[in-house]
Amino acid sequence: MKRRSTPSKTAVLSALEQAGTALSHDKILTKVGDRFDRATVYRILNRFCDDGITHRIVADDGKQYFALCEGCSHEAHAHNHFHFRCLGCDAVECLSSEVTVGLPAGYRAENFNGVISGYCAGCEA
Amino acid sequence: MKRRSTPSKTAVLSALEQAGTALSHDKILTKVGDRFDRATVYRILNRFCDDGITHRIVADDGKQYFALCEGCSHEAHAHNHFHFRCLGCDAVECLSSEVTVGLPAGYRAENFNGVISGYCAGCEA
DNA sequence: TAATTAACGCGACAAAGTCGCATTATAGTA
DNA sequence: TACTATAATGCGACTTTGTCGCGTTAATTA
Ligand SMILES: [Mn+2]
Ligand SMILES: [Mn+2]
Ligand SMILES: [Zn+2]
Ligand SMILES: [Zn+2]
Repeated sequence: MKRRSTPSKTAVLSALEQAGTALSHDKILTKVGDRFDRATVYRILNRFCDDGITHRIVADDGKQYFALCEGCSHEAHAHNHFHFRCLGCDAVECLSSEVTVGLPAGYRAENFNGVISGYCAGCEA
Repeated sequence: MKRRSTPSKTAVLSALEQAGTALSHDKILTKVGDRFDRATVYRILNRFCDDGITHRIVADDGKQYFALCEGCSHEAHAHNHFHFRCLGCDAVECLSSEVTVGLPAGYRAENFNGVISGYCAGCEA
């Protein structure tokens, strides 16, 4: 139950820190030089999400992206912010705006997933 | 270039009309009695989205859901509303609230995808 | 140093969606 | 009504993304 420190875990973490934005599994794998197994990296990322180290974004391309959390604990994740996926450079970044959505009575929210895709300033003509 | 009317297309459309909510590909396939090919239904749904008949929701389970559009043309889709996916009954519905998200300068939005998952009133304890 | 077990590597697998190609059948025209 | 052009279908193969079981390795603690 207690987490251990391994080379793969360290490498994935620093890849995310260095990037500053959200990364997909395969981007991370490339960034760490394909030194580790696919499944291992998936498991590391899932553990990071469980532990409140990263949050998972499911983008409109159907893929998962992972971004470092800022001030989230294992118990309480607060990620009511949007993400932007650039159709040009494929980058996914967290937007600052916090959003509140009204739910019908009796509904209980468990997870928030907001993604806007388009073109970032650099990729815009 | 011109669309034709076929039994499969009609069946998929009425399945969506009858449901009233968003449906996944496999739910639709079941609803039409598995009378048509998987690929055919996928193609019909993609055409519906191209033509502004349905809009596509990519939920946080990574799957695509399709819901009938209300007042969308081929050119202009306006779907800045959220969707709710129930973790209990697996239903995906459109929420009424229109949302505006501020983007960084120079960014251009192309698609909006907002999903909140949790438990609906019926599935809540 | 030895024991415990979290994490890894490998392989198989599943689900979701796409695509090429030969065939069918819809819609428009003669 | 018969003919034609081509949109749409069915089938199969394929890709991508992600998970899981299992035997092995290695991080932690005593
Ligand atoms: Mn984020
Ligand atoms: Mn909707
Ligand atoms: Zn870009
Ligand atoms: Zn429900």
